[in-house]
Amino acid sequence: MALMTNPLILKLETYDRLSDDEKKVLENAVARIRVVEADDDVLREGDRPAESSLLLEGFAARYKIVSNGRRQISALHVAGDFIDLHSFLLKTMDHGVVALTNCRIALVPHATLEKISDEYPHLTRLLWLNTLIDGAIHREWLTAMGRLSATAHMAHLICELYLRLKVIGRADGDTIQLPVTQAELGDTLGLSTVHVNRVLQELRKEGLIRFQGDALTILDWDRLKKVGEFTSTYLSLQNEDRSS
Amino acid sequence: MALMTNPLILKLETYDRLSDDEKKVLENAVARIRVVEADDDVLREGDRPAESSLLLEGFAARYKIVSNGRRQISALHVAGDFIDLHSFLLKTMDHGVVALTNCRIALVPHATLEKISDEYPHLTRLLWLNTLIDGAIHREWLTAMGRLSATAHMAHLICELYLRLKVIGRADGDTIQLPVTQAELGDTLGLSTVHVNRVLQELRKEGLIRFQGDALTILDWDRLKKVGEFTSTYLSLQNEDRSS
DNA sequence: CAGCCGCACTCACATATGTTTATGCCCGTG
DNA sequence: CACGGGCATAAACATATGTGAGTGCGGCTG
Repeated sequence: MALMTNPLILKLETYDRLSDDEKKVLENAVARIRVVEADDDVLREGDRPAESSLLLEGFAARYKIVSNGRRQISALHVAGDFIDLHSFLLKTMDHGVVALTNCRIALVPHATLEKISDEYPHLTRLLWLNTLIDGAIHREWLTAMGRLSATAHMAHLICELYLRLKVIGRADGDTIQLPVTQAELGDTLGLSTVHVNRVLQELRKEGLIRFQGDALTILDWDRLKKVGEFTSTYLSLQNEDRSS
Repeated sequence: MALMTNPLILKLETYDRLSDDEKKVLENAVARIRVVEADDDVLREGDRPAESSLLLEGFAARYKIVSNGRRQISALHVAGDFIDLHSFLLKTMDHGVVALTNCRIALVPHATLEKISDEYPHLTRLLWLNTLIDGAIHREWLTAMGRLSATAHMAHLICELYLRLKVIGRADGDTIQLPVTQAELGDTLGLSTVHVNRVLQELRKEGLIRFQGDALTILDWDRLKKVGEFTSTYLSLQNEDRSS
């Protein structure tokens, strides 16, 4: 099972050093593995899961459907992300989670999380931190959505995804695999599919990216960052002193 | 000091029962009181506070400034809100916090929070939950922003603020005091001031609200909810079993 | 191998929201 | 009591983005 939880251990270790004991606890926390096919729901609004889902492989999205059938994606998740750690305390899902690709998911029982939070304060703080970073990303998305142009917003998202994938070793030089349709990008950015297409064309024409099939290559990182007004602070990628 | 921390105790008690011991810990957690005048910053982007701010009185907003000077507000805070509990673990502020009115703020040292998280697991979970609800609000705002019309978005925000103020005893029947300018509402919703004005006119014309000075009265809750596609689940106001 | 389906892409047109500028009210201040 | 400044409101106009409908490519599937 060790290999399977590795992504989370790796991620938490980018926040702060883990003791061997803590690593072992995390490794043993996984009760079972679940496989979800592309376009299937991992969780539905209203669900009250007894386990939290840790994404081992694949892409998933948190979403909400609005009355006219339109969908808004409020988070994109990649390998190593603890998709619904919050359901441990929030109890009821107020949004759905869909698998954008085939996904392999490790399930951690809430009872185990409770035990961890009773006995491993330092580890608990790191898990808490993990959910706080989710919140920081939400805030960043809010500003991008509210105050950036569609093009800038797209550039911003691309910068973020590139860095997040790079950190977990999923960037091949300047190229990442982004198996996400333009409609899904639209649901993420709050745009129509047509406009997503226009905006991607523009980024291509400007020589900022190449995007063929699923392969997205960043051709000019500096200018892309500038267009998207991107700074990575909110992702908490740099090592802080979190000895606390 | 007891009276001053009351708002937080009250709020956490809506999540789950607190022991006398836990209440005492919270009461003693406040190191000092700080007063911030309207339009002054409580915290600035880049700050590394050693204490977290608990809002006792007034309205505050988390915000970010974008290159062209435009501002996006990513959260509105009212009495009882733990404005930057996340700075305890996130360390560096990735956004600013401004006082929208005169504010009275209780400061809780991060060292105290660390001690609490070492020794009071149940209390820690409730504080964690508090930050998770902030996250849930962010997700809701994202969907409203991305997929609702300006009018619906405004209706949604009004519904949310009404309930949040009502829970802490700040609603007078169907009326709340909302000392927030139309420009600030625009920064919250990602709209121009002019359009905020149009949208408010429409809600008034439809007989959904009255809004004179700071006094906002909800004239037709059901229709307002419907227009804003509002359901309160994400606020976690109902008492769940959180005995864990 | 034919057919179909999902998806990227286009175009013409519609509209929600932004921008600019101006007015007038209210309220605090000198 | 006059003044000035912040704020809500208004109208005319500009534009970013949405809508609806359609094309064509590429890859499954029968």
